[in-house]
Amino acid sequence: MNRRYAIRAESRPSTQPSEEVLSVGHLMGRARASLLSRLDAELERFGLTGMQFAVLKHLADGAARTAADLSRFMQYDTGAMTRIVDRLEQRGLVRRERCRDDRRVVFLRVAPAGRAQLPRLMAVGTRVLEAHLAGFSAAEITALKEYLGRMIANGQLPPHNQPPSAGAAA
Amino acid sequence: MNRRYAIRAESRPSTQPSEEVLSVGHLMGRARASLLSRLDAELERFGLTGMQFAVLKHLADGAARTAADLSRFMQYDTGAMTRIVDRLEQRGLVRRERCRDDRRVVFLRVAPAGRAQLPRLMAVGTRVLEAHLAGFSAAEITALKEYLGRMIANGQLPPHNQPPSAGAAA
DNA sequence: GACAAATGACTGCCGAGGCAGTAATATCAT
DNA sequence: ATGATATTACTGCCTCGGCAGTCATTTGTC
Repeated sequence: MNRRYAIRAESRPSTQPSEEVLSVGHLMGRARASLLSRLDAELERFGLTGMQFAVLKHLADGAARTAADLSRFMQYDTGAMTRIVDRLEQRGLVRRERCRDDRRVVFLRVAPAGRAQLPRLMAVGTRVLEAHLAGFSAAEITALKEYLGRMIANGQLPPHNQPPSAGAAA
Repeated sequence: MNRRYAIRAESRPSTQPSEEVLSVGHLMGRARASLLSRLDAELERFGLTGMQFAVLKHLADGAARTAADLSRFMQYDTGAMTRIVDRLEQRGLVRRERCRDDRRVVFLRVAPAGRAQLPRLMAVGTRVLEAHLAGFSAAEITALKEYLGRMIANGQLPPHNQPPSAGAAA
């Protein structure tokens, strides 16, 4: 969870033609869309969305304890997170519990009903992922995750701030 | 563009624990979000969104000629596509042109203004992508694209339709 | 203690995508 | 030819995420 992704900044950004690099964005979008639509479809009979499931999961395995934590971890809007938690609370899957030491924070705890549902939800999520990763070796999955991790890390660096220099005025 | 992604269906879906596989979804979401937010930020001074740029690009390089083509190719809602084309047309970047043979279809053509802008837009897109792929070797980029292509292909297969069998009733 | 800045949860507003439905046109079966 | 079906573009409606602002609370500074 805390693995550092080495960024070999000294190597040039690849010498591939622009076209080839741009297609990565297209492929990422399609792969993610496929993943999400299938997940939402399978989760429909539970009355949950993929996001709601993800929130529940991260709360259950201790990745986050508050809405702010969740928003940071998932890079998600705090307002949207409030509304997602609203729904999960209405369905009795999570409970809000005001912290006594710092009365600003509201701890989110997975309610018994949520904890009971979780194994089934995890099974659905795993099934969808594995379907998309059919034919992948363990090494390939590891490589894929490493690549994505490096892309995320690269994205968090400040942009290269290449000066517009010559001829940038339209 | 027509490369077949081999799907070794005979190998088991990987013997990794569920947790590990599930994190692929999380990483994909974050990587894509990083890509898109950075792209939108850089494209803001052109008054375009990432989607609008993508549409323009696919029209320019002949990947699609109509709104329906675009929607299929990008797995995008046809209604949303109509509205995106509306904006591109308002800005004078594309032109609608009704087909004479089949009066249902409307050909989309990149207007001169759009074609003039395109190089700058492509440069922005390429820069964002390359920033996220900093430190990737050419072989790694190729592998990443191949992985994503296989995931997409897997997602288009019908779900395994695993029978609920025992104990699926909540 | 008083004030400013920061933090967390929350709310209204807006833009965008997904869905369902419509009108026009084309295709196909009979 | 006629009717059923499909396809294309397009339009409301709904939901959801992002943004900006609000309120309460905490922390830091003087």
